[in-house]
Amino acid sequence: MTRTPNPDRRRDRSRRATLAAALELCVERGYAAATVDAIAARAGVSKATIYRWWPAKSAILLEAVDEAAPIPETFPDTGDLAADLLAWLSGILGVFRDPHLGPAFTGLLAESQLDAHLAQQLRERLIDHRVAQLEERMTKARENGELAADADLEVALDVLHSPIYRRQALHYPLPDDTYLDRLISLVMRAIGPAHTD
Amino acid sequence: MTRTPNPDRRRDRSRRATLAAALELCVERGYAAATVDAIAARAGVSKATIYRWWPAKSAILLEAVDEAAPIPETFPDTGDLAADLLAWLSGILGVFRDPHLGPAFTGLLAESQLDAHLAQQLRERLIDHRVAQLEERMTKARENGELAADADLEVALDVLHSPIYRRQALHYPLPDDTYLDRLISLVMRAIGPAHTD
Amino acid sequence: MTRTPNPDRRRDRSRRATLAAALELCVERGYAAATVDAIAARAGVSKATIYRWWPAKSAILLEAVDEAAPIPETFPDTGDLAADLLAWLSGILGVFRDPHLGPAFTGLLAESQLDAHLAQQLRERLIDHRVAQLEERMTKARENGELAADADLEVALDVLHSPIYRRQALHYPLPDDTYLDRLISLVMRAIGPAHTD
Amino acid sequence: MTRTPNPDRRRDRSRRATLAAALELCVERGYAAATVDAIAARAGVSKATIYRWWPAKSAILLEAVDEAAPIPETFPDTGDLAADLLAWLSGILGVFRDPHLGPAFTGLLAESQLDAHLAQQLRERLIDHRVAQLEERMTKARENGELAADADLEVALDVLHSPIYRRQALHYPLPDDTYLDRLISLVMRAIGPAHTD
DNA sequence: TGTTAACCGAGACGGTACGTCTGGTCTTAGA
DNA sequence: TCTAAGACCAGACGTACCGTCTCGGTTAACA
Repeated sequence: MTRTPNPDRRRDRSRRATLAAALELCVERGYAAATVDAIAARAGVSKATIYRWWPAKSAILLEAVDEAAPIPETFPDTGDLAADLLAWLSGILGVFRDPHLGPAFTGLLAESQLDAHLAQQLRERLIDHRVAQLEERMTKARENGELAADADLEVALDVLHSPIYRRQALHYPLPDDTYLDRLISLVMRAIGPAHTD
Repeated sequence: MTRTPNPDRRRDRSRRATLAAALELCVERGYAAATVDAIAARAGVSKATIYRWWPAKSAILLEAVDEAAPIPETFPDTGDLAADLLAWLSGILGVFRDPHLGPAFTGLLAESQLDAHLAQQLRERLIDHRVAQLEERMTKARENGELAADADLEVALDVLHSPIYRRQALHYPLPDDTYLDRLISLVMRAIGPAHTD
Repeated sequence: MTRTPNPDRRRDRSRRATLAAALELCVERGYAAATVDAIAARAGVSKATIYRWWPAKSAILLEAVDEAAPIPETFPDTGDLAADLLAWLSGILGVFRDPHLGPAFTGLLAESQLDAHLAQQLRERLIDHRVAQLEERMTKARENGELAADADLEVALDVLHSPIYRRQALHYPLPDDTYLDRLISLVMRAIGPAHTD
Repeated sequence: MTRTPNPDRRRDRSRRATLAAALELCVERGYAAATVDAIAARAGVSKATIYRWWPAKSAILLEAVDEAAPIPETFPDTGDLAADLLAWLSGILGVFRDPHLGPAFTGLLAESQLDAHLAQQLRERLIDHRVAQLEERMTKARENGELAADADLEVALDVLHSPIYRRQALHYPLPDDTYLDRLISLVMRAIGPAHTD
């Protein structure tokens, strides 16, 4: 009847095996085929154990992706905002394209659309703090004069990464580097420092 | 037997009842609860009939949304591009927010993320031609001098509507009119005609 | 709305094609696979036509078997009762074993077990009058002194042909000629004329 | 996954509830209406569980009848063969007439006719060993001089119980006690000890 | 020779049972 | 107490067959 199992006694082995199996199955057979039964079987872990520690399949994948996703602890600040934006957007694209993480991540995005609670988890654990880093960098840039003083950063942020999500969601080809350059260029035209001419 | 039933003989009653029931169930109980069994039961139609005409639940809803979605036959061209963009974006938002269509449409978006074929159908039947109208309007605007001669329309288009999809997908609040104004303003700053001042 | 179709206007072609198709399907794929849809398709006849003239699949096959079954118009009376019984029992066995009729007939027997009305039809159209012929022959034999005066003909009749049905029903091997001889011999011992020796 | 589930882990509750529900539905609504869905619903058991343990509806009922059928462990041997035969035949008739078992048993008999494998199961689990008891009794009787030394026991056995099956199969009235007396009397005349007169 | 009523082939339809599948819960025995 | 194994309930899935129905087209007797 333990509602909150004692995490200290938890076998780390089963936790890691579960997360690994979940990711692998997403890679090999797709998000839909990564059923809890299949994950348990591959991990050599019982379903009961899985459900003791995670409330649903999506929670497993969320944790797996969270743990495996590269966390750029500090946002790059080379002094060249455009270059930094490109690095940041490339990093996001990298997660979508990552052969190990991509299928799981996009699966989570899909399920989030039908599950507000999962969406919240996803935002909090995978997305918001990354966006916050970007926001910080841009705020600094605005203060530095790298951006116009009246630059609408909230909209600019949305505009920068939303196309990736939309293209993924609708199976349009994901942006390539050229596209990212054009995107950044457009945004910089809009919120860059006022023309000197 | 007959793999491809004869559409001429189709009962219109059952077709309309099925589409209506599918939309209603999405509204009342959500996309996930709109099972084929439930749709058949509510429509007073047999499952065999449904599967005769649609390969899956998503196909029913795609057709239902397609048929019920307001089709702005001609893109508004008031001469004021910013106003036209606002109208267009509001129209898209309207579909997401439509109490009758929204649940079904967002459910389709979610499922598309896991199903490339459905995504293609969705793009072709619901999205691409609407975007094409906007593209046409913007191309004309660029020729008219309403936009900069070197305006990157492809990126601008993406940038204009992608935030709506991303916000919906992650259950962020959908944009309001103020947001749309700021978005359009940002884009116009980037691709609007060169300043004369 | 014709409740009782006019038999005069009936197309003989569709009737014969239906009966033939039904029997063939029983032979080729078994009674269960001889669905009304399959019969209609093979006969080149519409299901509506079939249901206009027959209330159910079993009725089709009943008619088909009835028409195709060899009807020994007169019971053989060679003067040798044992020989006549053997001929009669062989005739019954012949229907079970007939490659053309057997599957349909045994299918009807099976379905009769679950459907009292069909059982009645089967008895009336295929069985009772054949048994009545035997009964008549035996009654005559009793009068002739070929049988004991107190011979229990009703039980003797039952005993003579019931083993065939039971063996068929439970997929025991059907009786062979030796068995029939022994069976007749046993019955004749019981109801034959009193020993003179 | 597990093709052959581990019977040790089986929940006895669901097994018994399933068997009971199957029999009850046969009694209340007939063999045909005892669908797997209905059995599952009444038993409070999921269809998956049923199909894990039984391959088909008939297997459920076979097991249910087998378990519920009274098994006369030892064939009665009162010294009076005719009386013993009557008891044995009455026992068989009892199963057909049993308000609890009859519908299920006759349903199984019907289905056996179309399904050789089921017929084999039915013979092995419900019929053959009962018949073997009778055969043993009669063999002993022949050795004792209760029967003629040359009595054809195989045919006699067939003859004794086949009429019950045939009458049931074709919905003739089942034999009553008088009939059984006459039947036994006929058989005893045929294979009883030689006349002394 | 044209009308017309019934039959006919084709097959869509509502209904219902099937047997399979997955998600999430519960039980058992062992460590 | 936690674990592995896996049985369990719930219920959606897509298929098959049933018997009814609707649609035009075709006969064939009557006008």
